[in-house]
Amino acid sequence: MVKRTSHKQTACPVARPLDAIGDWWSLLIIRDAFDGLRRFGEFQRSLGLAKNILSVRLRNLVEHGILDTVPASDGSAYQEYALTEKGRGLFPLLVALRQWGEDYFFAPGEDHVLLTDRKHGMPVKRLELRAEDGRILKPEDTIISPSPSPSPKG
Amino acid sequence: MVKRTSHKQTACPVARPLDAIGDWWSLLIIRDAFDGLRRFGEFQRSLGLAKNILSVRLRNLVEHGILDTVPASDGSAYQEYALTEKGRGLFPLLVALRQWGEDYFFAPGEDHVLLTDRKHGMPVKRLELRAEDGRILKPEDTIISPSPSPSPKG
DNA sequence: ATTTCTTGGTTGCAAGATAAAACCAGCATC
DNA sequence: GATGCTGGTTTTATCTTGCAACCAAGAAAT
Repeated sequence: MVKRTSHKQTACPVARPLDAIGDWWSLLIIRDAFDGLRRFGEFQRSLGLAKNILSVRLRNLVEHGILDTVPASDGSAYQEYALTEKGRGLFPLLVALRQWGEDYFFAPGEDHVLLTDRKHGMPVKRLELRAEDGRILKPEDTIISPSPSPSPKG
Repeated sequence: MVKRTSHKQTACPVARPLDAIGDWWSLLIIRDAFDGLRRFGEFQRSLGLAKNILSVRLRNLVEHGILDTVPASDGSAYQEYALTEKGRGLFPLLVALRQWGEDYFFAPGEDHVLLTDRKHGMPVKRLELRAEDGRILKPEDTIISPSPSPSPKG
């Protein structure tokens, strides 16, 4: 989005998605979509961003298969924007960002919204990375490996 | 960084961190930092970004307490950039982004690097959000609640 | 059917962010 | 004490972003 030297060529799964969600309006749009917002105007009022920007962002998200335009919902001839399966796949990322934000961007005792288990109203657990055997992994416990398998293509 | 209407006022923990890591270079710098890179030149060669941009980004990350400048390491009079505790707190976010990237930005069979458990060399488990009682939570199973407690401040 | 309002979106232009390159300082090497 | 490498800063050109104004298609009112 913001770059011309595309990241699509790297073998790093961290870098590639950045063309799709590399600007953070997109992430806020997706957050709002998870919160149930669907209409152009809803996003615009919620985020307070310029309409042209929202227009471009929505189009980009649709092109990347994160949002989908669906015909209607309340009968009006307008379209709505709904998360695709790919878009819903961003849920853990949003949660991770949310938990990090809670940890480091709020004064102790400062009010903030909280993600809770709808069934019991309790706050959700923290995300934690685990090994196959169930051990919690810290950054130092992990390493990047070149490739899952040589994948002989010839 | 990219915005002037600061997100610092919202009560949403998703929005606030965006001033700190809201530009996408920062996330790649942090990824590289998790991979052990520490020197200005290392980041620059790894990312291929302009030196002035790197300079600004590193300074911003330091100001936000995500990186820390430490005096040396190999004796040279230069400084290095090391992740702080706050910076290391971004690990789940990076992992979430990585897993999403793996899921949706690589053709089946296409090679990509893999995050593995250093101890056994096995790929790590997927991140999953759980309720207090251990149930796996999907987006629809959660809801945003206004505030943990009224927190009487008077 | 004509005005009017809302929704969704496009088009300019000014401001800000980015990139490439030149430049510079400190240290090492020769 | 010239040359070259590392780690930046400054300069300049370009590209993107955001605001504001405008516009088209419904929907609603008259």
